[in-house]
Amino acid sequence: MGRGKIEIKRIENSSNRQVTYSKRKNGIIKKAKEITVLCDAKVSLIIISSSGKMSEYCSGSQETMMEIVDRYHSQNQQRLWDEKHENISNEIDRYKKENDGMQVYKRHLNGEDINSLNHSELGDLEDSLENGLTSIRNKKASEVLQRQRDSTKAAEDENERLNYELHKQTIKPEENLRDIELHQRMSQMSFFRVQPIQPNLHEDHERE
Amino acid sequence: MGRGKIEIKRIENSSNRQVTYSKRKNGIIKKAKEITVLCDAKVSLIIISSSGKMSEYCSGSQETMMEIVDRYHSQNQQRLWDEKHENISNEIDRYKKENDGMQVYKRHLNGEDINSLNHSELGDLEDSLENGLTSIRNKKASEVLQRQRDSTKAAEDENERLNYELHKQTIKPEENLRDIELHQRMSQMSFFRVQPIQPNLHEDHERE
DNA sequence: AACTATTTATAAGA
DNA sequence: TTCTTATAAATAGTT
Repeated sequence: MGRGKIEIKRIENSSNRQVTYSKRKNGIIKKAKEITVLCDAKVSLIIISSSGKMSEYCSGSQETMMEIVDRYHSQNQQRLWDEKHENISNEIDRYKKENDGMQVYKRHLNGEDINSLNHSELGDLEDSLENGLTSIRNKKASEVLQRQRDSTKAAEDENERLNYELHKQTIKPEENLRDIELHQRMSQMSFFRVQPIQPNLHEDHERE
Repeated sequence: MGRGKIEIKRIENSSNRQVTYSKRKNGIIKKAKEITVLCDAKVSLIIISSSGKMSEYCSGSQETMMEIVDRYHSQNQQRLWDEKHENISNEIDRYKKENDGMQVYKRHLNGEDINSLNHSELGDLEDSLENGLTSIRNKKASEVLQRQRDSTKAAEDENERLNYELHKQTIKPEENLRDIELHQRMSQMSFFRVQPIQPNLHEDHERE
C-alpha cells in the first residue's frame, strides 16, 4: 500500500525504517482504537521502537489496561502469587492463633478468666503454678545461700590474709605500728570462723 | 476501505460486529507482525472480544512478552506490591516477636529458664504466681463451698418432703405400709437438719 | 468463508 | 518531520 510494494523484512535504511515505524505505529494505534469502538473490544497495545522508546494504547482507562494485563498474567503467573500470598496469610494466622492461645494461658496463669475452666483444668493450672512457684523459691533460696557462701568465703580469705600478716609480724616484731592497726581491725571483725593462729599476739603487744 | 464507508461507532448488529471484529483483529495482528519485522520493534498486543475471548500477539518469545508487560507493570504497580509485601512481613515479625515474648514469660511462669532473671524480676514473678495461685485456690474453695451448699439444699428439700409425707401419715394412719417404708428410709438418712415433726411416730407404729 | 468495490494505509518523493 | 500522491492493503457489504 504505497507507491511500491515492499517485502516484509527488516528495512536496512535507518531513516526509512524510522519513518515507516512512525507511520505504521500510528496506523496500528488507529486500528486498535477503531476495533475498540466498533466491536466493543478491549485492547492493550505496547510498541517499543528499536531505539527503545515505548508507545502504548489501551482501550478505556488505565484501570482497563491493568485488567487486561492482569488477565494475561492470570494465565501465567497469578497462581504463583496467590499461593505465595496464601502461604503468608496462613503463617500470619498460625502466629495469631498461637498468640491467642498463649494470651489465654497467660491470663489463666495470672488467675484471670478462670471461671471458664472446669475442675480438672483448674487442678492442672494449680499444679503448674505451684511448680513454678517452687522453682522460683528454690532459686531464691539457693541465691541467698550462695550469697551467704560468698560472704563467708570473703571473710575466710580476709581471715587468712590477716593471719599471714600477723605471722609475718612475729618474725619481724620491730614493725609495731602495723601490728596495732591490724589488731584494731581484727577486733572489729565478728565473723571469723577460726581463731587467729597466734593467740599470744595480744600479750606480745602488752609486753612492749 | 470496503464497499461503503462506515462511521467509527459501535456496530449494533451483533453478527456484523462479530465478523468485523474477526477481520480487524487479524488485520491488527498482521500489522503488528509487520512492524516487528520491518522496523525492529517490539510489540505486545492483547485483544479481548466483547464475548471475552482473548487473542494476543507478541513479538519474540513469551519471554519478550513478559518483559514488555513487566516493564509496563514496573512503572505502575510494582511499588504497590512491594509495600503490600512489606506490610505483611512486618505483621509477621510483630506476631513473631509477641509470640517469643510470651513464650519466655510463659516459661518463666512455669519456673523454667529463670536463671536469666535478676532478683527483682524474680520477686515480681513470684508475686504474680502467688496471685494466680490465690485466685485459683479461692475459686476452688468457693466451688467446694457451693457444692456443699448444693448438697445441703438437696438434703433440706428431701427432709422437708419427708416431713410432709410423715405429716400426711398422721392424718391418714391407715396407710401403714408406706409408713414403714418411710421409717426405714429415714433411719438410713444421716443428714437431717431438723428433727421430724412427729417424734411419736415410732411409738405409734409399735402400738399397732 | 469468499468475493470485490471501495476505503484506508502507507511508500516514496518532495 | 510533514505533505502529497500513487498504489498496495484492508475490509464492508454482498453472495
